[in-house]
Amino acid sequence: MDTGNHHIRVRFAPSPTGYLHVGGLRTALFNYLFARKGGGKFILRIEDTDQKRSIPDALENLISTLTRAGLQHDEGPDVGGEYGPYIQSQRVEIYQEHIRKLLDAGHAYYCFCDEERLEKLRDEQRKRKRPPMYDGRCRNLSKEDVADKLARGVPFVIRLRYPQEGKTVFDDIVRNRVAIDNSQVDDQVLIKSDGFPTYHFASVVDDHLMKISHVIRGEEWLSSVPKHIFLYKAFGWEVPVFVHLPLLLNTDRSKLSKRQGDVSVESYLEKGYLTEALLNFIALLGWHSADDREIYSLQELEEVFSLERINKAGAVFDMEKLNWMGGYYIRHLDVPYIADQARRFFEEAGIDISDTEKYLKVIATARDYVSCLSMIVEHARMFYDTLTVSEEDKELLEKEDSQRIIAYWVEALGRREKWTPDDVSALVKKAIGELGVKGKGFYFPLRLALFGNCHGPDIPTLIDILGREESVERLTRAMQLER
RNA sequence: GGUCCCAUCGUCUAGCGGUUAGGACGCUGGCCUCUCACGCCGGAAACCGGGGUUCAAUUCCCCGUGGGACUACCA
Repeated sequence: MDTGNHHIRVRFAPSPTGYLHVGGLRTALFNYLFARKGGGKFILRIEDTDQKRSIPDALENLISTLTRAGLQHDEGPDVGGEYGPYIQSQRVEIYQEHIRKLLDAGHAYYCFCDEERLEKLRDEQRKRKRPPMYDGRCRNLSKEDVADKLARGVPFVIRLRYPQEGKTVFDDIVRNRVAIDNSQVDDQVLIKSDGFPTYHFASVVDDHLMKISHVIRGEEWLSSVPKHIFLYKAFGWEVPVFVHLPLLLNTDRSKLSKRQGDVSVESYLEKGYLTEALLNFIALLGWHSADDREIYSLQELEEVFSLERINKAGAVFDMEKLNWMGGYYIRHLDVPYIADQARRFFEEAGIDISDTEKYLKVIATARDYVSCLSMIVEHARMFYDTLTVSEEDKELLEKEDSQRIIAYWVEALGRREKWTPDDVSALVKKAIGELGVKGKGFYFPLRLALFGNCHGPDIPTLIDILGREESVERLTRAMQLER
């Protein structure tokens, strides 16, 4: 099969309907990776031919999300390129010009059937358990008839005159050979009554005009490929290579949808899932290398990605694994980078992180507990906020042993300015020996006083983060609990 | 209903005729440790069913079953 390695041009062509779907991100990612791997171009085209569904700020949002994720396009509405415009609503003259040719050649025809009739028709067909398709009433209208209706201003659409005999066989990188009977293919509407093209028409015209070499998109388009191929041939154009990606699925194995969880990329980004993790996770949904490796940076993916290793079966979007991978990246990337990424979450929570040295230590510790950055605040705020003491905690702190331990530490910490974690470790050993209390009995009250929780990091880490002064202050406060 | 696509642990997957069917998430036992988390080591867990082809099928073919997609003047 010719994968046309020479002039690779691929596109991601979303509709601006509000947000970027994770399935869309996966499609974009695979397009992007294939382009980068093959030294080709990655194009962003906006398919906004449905006036009803387009949302005002969606375009800007889409571009910023894609860019934030690191999938920078080479051509598109914002960056331009020699095959623009890249927004379909700005290309209506082009479609009009092309539909003319189809009409003249007899590959398309005017249809004056109104929606009411079509709906009734489909209902009847469904009732008779027949596939709902256009019955061809306007297929063979006389020239005069058409001219007359047009002159009278009767609303119309333009349909594809699709052959009713034979079958269409085509190749797909993922599916191999696919065959579909032409009798199953409808006379697709190409131009709607508002003059805008449908997806099928616009995408074929644009893919050709934009010299797209490989059409990489979701599997939901597989069964409409015959229509597309027919159009390419009707125009005498070269057919691109098709690559239909397996669907992303809900846990119940239906096509991934909101309703059953978060599907917008923005919402994951807002929660503070690192783009590195999100991309890595999504790359593994339907693609896998030959070995056991699963951790890849975007750059590494660019090097190893190949269309041939894309799977056929749909893949369930597993939050558990995303959470693991999210945490993995937060734990393995550089602390300063994570700290920088997490900054806005602290600012939103109103926590003062101007002490950078402390902030970095907090991040280094708290990151062990989270899978996304928004969670990190909850594991870090006890290093900043005044601790709240519950009744149960108070009971433990008020015990005689607890008070002895705390008093010991206040006194001990007061003896010296500087305390390294090693110094504190030594003091822990010494205190245990001198106080005659050990284990949980020793650690829990201390950790509770310093950190507000019996469970958490070890004492040297806690004191290292808080500093001597704050530590003494917190311990002292624990000795002065109200009765 | 019709057409098309798909089918290895619960999930993501490796496998491309001969393997103790491998890895990851999750689950679980242990180690580390005062605790939690992290980390490390181990365990349970899968070839949808039936026919072929073959000396040999998870792997190739057919049928069945199951799941999904499409079936709009939405993409």
